[in-house]
Amino acid sequence: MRAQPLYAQVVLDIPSRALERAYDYLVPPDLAVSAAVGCLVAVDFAHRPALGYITKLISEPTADIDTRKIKPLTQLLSSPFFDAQAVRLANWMSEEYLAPLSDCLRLFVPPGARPRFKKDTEGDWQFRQPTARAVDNRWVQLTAAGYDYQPPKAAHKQRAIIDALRFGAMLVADLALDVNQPHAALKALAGRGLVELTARRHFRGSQAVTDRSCPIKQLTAGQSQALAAIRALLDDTGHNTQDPAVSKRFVTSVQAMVAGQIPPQRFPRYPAAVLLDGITGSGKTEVYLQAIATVLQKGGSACVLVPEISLTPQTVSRFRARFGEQVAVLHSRLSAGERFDQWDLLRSGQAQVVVGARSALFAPLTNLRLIVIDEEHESSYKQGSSPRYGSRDVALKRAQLCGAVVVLGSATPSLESLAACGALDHFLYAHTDGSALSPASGCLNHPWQVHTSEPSDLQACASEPPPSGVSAPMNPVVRKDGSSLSTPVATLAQDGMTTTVARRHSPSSSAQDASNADSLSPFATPSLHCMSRILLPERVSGRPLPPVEVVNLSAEFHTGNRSMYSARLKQALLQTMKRREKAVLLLNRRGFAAVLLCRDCGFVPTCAHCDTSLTLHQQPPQLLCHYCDTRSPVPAVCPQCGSIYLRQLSPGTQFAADQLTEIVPKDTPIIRMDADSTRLKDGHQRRLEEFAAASHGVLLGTQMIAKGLDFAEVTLVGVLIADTALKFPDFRAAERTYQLLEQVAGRAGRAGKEGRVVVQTYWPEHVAIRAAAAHSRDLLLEQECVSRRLLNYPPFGRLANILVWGADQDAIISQARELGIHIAKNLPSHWQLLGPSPCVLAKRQDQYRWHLLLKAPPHAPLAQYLAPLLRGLRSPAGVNRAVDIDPQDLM
DNA sequence: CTATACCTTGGA
DNA sequence: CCAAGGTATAGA
Repeated sequence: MRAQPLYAQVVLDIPSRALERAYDYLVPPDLAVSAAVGCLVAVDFAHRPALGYITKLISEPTADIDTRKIKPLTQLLSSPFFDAQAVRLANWMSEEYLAPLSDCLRLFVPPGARPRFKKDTEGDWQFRQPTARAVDNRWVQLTAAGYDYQPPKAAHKQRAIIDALRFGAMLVADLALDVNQPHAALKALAGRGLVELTARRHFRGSQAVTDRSCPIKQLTAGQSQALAAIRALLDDTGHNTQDPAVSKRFVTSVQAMVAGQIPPQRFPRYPAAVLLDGITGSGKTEVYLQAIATVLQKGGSACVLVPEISLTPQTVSRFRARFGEQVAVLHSRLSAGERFDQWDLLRSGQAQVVVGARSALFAPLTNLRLIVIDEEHESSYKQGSSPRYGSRDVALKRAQLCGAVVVLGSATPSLESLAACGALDHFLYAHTDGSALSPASGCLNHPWQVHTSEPSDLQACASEPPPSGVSAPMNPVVRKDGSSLSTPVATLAQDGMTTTVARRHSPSSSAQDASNADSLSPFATPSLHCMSRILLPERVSGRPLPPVEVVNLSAEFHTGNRSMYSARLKQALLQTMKRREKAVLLLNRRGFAAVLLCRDCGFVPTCAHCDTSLTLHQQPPQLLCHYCDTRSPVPAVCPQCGSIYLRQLSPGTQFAADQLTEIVPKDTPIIRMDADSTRLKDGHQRRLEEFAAASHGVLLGTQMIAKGLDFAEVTLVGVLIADTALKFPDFRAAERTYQLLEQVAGRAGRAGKEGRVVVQTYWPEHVAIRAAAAHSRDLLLEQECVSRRLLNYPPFGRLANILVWGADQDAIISQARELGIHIAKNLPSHWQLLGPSPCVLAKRQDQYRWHLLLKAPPHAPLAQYLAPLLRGLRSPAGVNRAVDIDPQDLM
């Protein structure tokens, strides 16, 4: 009997939007048994070999293709990397983020496990084996005969081996430590059946299992409530529903339960997402741990995302201590082999919990029930290259596909997440008093408001007189040279000052309406429907948050103090060291690093290739570009005016450390932590261990110290210059600054001891500083909501950043203009297109960069709108394009 | 992405 | 009239 022919739909591993569809191939009979969705295959495609992924197996080839053209699969290269559900997720991402499907499928394949076809010098295609593969450890063990065997007197080595093995099986490598060169003797013993040599799979990256215990803790009332709410969602085995009425019932019920009005109970699952809004030290991690335990008991698996920066062995060990071998770890600092093995632990089902950076979202977890995103506000959850996805939205989508629960946790949630919970409505009503802003608006589906007499650029827009009761929006997007970000190529069709459109909603029904809008829109996106919010307003220790003292640096300068340490901070440091306690000093210098500045003429050395300021390094003394690594000597005098007053604009960690030694006693341990000092493998961890081990001392570093470290003894936190983040050209600058300050402040005095926080700034009256000082998020939200609402920034609008870059500036500009006209041609009403304009980083690695900014209402189908337009306008050779949907920054 | 078919342009 | 170069399209 002849078996039915089998065909495979194959998506080629060639990242091009033009090659997105699957191609049919015949599965040869000998491969029919092992071919499955997710397998990597080699095929012939357009006269050359190519790699591809099986995305579907079918018994009939796709209609309307010529059966005679169908070629067989050349080779089956792997067992499955992913399943049909992953294919659906990849398809969704490809559409949502305008990314090649192959880029999205690649996320599911551990890097290094993928072979390649490369063109050799002759122009022929060569197959390259994957770099990462499974490795075995050789183990040796005595057989029954081996126990009784008495080796001859002369056989010293055999005797030593047998003695060593009496306690049990050993790694051959370990045996070699006891017995010198055991291999010949082992071979002889094995030949006579006295020892048994076996190869066992070795899983790299699992060695760092700490023995530090992680006892299950007694929960506070808030933690118990949070856990109960999450468990209620987990318990529910109900179907996924898109029915808005069900969704409304769900939200209302969960909120009532969380408020303690109704007992914990089961709810239909939609949308199964909660925001765990707990202040620093409120014990969010313990809630995650116990929720994961629940999932494991039910035979499910869990995924925990942690920002890359805080993914230290310290974080990992907490999970490993609780769940042991069930935990796999995935992040970018692992070697290809370690990643491959950790990934394989999950695929084989030996581990059911993954802790990792955003890429862990694509780990092979079966029966996934829970996705935790810790420090949900972190910008590292956004991928900066194709596919430019946001982890939060992808997590919600993946959870929706497999019926899992999403828990977002943060002490300083993003405005996007707060809006999704309806937590921002209050601020919009409270401060607009029915005037020019919004007569009646819900959080997610408010009437979209457009300034049709749009000022010619964002800067002008920002400097518009604000409506009464509202202070001016901050941080307009302005480039270094003072020119504005954008000039619109299209203004909106309508006339009139402001137009309010769409349906009106009462605030209380906003959540329901948001989901209604989703189900009504043909382009419904699942990102940020409505979530419920669980508050953890109290710290586990019961202590209040430490007081934050703000020091005005310019006032300090006028008193004659030229040091970067104010009198207040010096005194605090001295006191802390006298008490033999620990201090953490934060030097936030993201982007605005140690820049050399001429006090006379204002000259700042910049990189000839990247259009960025060069940063000053001490050891060895040189100027360095952080983008392209160009190095040059430090000029003695200003190259422009010859002045000798060349000074650092904002000092680096080395300089801060040098000044610090003059303040604190000579014997004080000072541990410096920045990108330079932690470059080596585990360098980051070593510094932290050094600090943990010290009896007292100062940890000085960039913002990488702000997260994920929890030393009980830290009683002083100092922020040397809080302004650097504020001066960053980004509409999220105030939010980011507040988040950073609130997070670092939370590091002070977490356990028994009183904490103290000193923030130094030139701008003490700024709302982000005041909000952090008062531990008042509301203070920030009051202003931030209004200014973002005014400019239609997220979460009150949706952005797409359309990037165009390449070596030929004229070609880039003309392509950007053409794109702009093309996109603006049929722009839906109330959408806006800004630009084209040069990016903040206008030139990087000899590539000119321009961009366009598309602003649309929340939930607008940005990708669906842009996809056909981009397809319809081919970019010439040498001109690269990318679209960043929901960008985190507009650099 | 890359090979190929098709079309336009410009010089012989 | 043909060669060169640019553009559209198929590829299973």
